[in-house]
This record gives sequence, structure tokens and C-alpha cells, in this order.
Amino acid sequence: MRIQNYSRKRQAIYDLMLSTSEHPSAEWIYTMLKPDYPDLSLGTVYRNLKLLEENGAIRSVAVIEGSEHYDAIMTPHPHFICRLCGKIYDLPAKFLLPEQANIKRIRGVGKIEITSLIYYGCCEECTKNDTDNV
Amino acid sequence: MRIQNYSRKRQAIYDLMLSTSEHPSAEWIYTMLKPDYPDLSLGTVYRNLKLLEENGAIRSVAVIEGSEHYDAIMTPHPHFICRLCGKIYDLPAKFLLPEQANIKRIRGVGKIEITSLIYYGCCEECTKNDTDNV
DNA sequence: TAACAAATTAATAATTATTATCTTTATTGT
DNA sequence: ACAATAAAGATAATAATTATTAATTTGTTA
Repeated sequence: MRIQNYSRKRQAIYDLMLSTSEHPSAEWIYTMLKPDYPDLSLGTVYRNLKLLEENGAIRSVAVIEGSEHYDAIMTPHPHFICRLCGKIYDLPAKFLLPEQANIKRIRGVGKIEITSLIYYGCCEECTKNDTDNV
Repeated sequence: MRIQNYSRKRQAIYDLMLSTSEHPSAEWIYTMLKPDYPDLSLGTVYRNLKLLEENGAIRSVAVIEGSEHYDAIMTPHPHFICRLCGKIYDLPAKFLLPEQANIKRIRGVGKIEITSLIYYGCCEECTKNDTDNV
């Protein structure tokens, strides 16, 4: 029997997730790994991302322009997502106030497993570019 | 020239959005309105939801199981989403702490337009059902 | 090491939500 | 009512994701 041991490609996907701050989509990971793993299949990336998410190794941050984006940093922290360029920024955990970070249950509603705090707006990069084009 | 006046069907879609606490998807709205508007087309629902969102009349809450869900209540408030049944609950605005509700900009990152606070977990309804099935 | 069993993968087809197109219909201002 | 414009229906096209299936890899055991 095979114990829970990562296959080569699964490990490569997870390692890439850990090494980047890009909050990648399946497509992005596929493109990055393809040169090193020429026989990599896109389906494998999708399959493993879902699997890693189920195992609690990564989590979904948001769906941007129809594509799911993931994060391998499991310490709770908020995100900022630029509505122009779609880039996802990590924010320091201090933006998650203690009161919110500690809520475990909402009476009459349910038990909380994951808290997602996302700020949507326009990032400074895009603001700058907008100004340039006037 | 046509002023910003809602067409019959657009009005019906918006009215339905206002009258429900379901945080509907396009499909749900289509199913609900179809009996009263037999010639309604699903494309029309998608088109108008996007339009209403651009006009700031409604906003997207989350993508659940691949489908976008909307909310017509524009007062900032958090949501609870059950990961089992997918139901979206409105939470009172007090769960949005003042400090967070008032952040307008994050230095070095960008300007905030929308804050999204979502708690994911298991709702009491589903917890109860799970227990029943043991 | 050889043979077997189970997990994983590539390749591809199938799904599904959403968007685009294009022709027809409805609506509005004059 | 009439012309101009907006909106809608029907349907085709996209695009992301999932399912399928046969082949390959990997681990296990004799």
C-alpha cells in the first residue's frame, strides 16, 4: 500500500506554491513547471491543487476573472486584490483584528472554519499607470 | 436618447434581488422569473446582473461551486457561507469592526473600494443533519 | 530482483458557467 | 405614428474545470 507520500509532480506543484508569492492559478503553475516537466498535464495540476486543498496544505484565495487562485501560506492573513490588474497582495496579519481572528462560532448561524478578509481596490501600480496615461 | 430607466425584465430581476435573502445566482433568478416571464432568456439574466453590478445596484458576494452569487443589500456587512450546503447568510454589520470598515487605503499597496469579509464553515442546519445521520 | 498491486499520470472528451453574436422585438423621444 | 436606440431571445462560442480511461510510475513483497 502507498502511504501519503507526494509523487514527484505533486511535490513540484506544492514546492512551487510554497516558493512564490504569486497566489497562482492552475494555468500559471502549469506554465511554470512545463519546461522542467515536459510531460506535465494540465489535468494533473488541477487534480493536485484540489487534493492539496483537501489536505489543508493550501487554500483558495479567490476566483479572479473566472480562475481560482491559491495560497500556500496557511497562517491567517488578509489579502488585497486589485480590480484592474487582478494581482493579489498579502497583507500582514495585523489587519485581521484579534476580535475577528478569534471568532469560532456565530450563534444561530454556524461554526467558523475559515475567515476570508479581502480588500478589493486599485493597487498603487495601476493607479500610477492610470495617471501616466492621462 | 434613453435615460437610465429600467426595462421590464431588468426591473423584475432587480426587484427579485431586493426581495430575497437568497444571494441568488443567475440560474436561480432565471428559474424564479421564468413562470412569470415565459420568454425570458438566461442570457438576459446574466447581462443584467453584470449591468446592475456595474451600476452599483448589486454586488457579487462569492463564487460557490463555480457559480457567481449576488447581493442587493449594499450596506457593508459580512457573510457566512456554509461549505456543505453552500447557503449564504447575512451577518449584522457589527461583525465588521469599525477599524476595518473605515480603512480607505493601505500604504504601499492600494486604495480600497470594497471590503469583503466572509466566514466559511458549517451552518447549524447542516451540523444538525450530520448528527442525525450518524 | 521479479512480479504484483496501487497510485498517479497524460491525453482527451465531457461539463458547465458565462459571454458574444446577431436578428428581432420593445421602448422612448420627437 | 415614426425613427432611433436599447434590450431581448436564441443560439453559438469560450474558457475553466472535471471526468474518463488506458498507460506509466512507484512501492511492496516474495
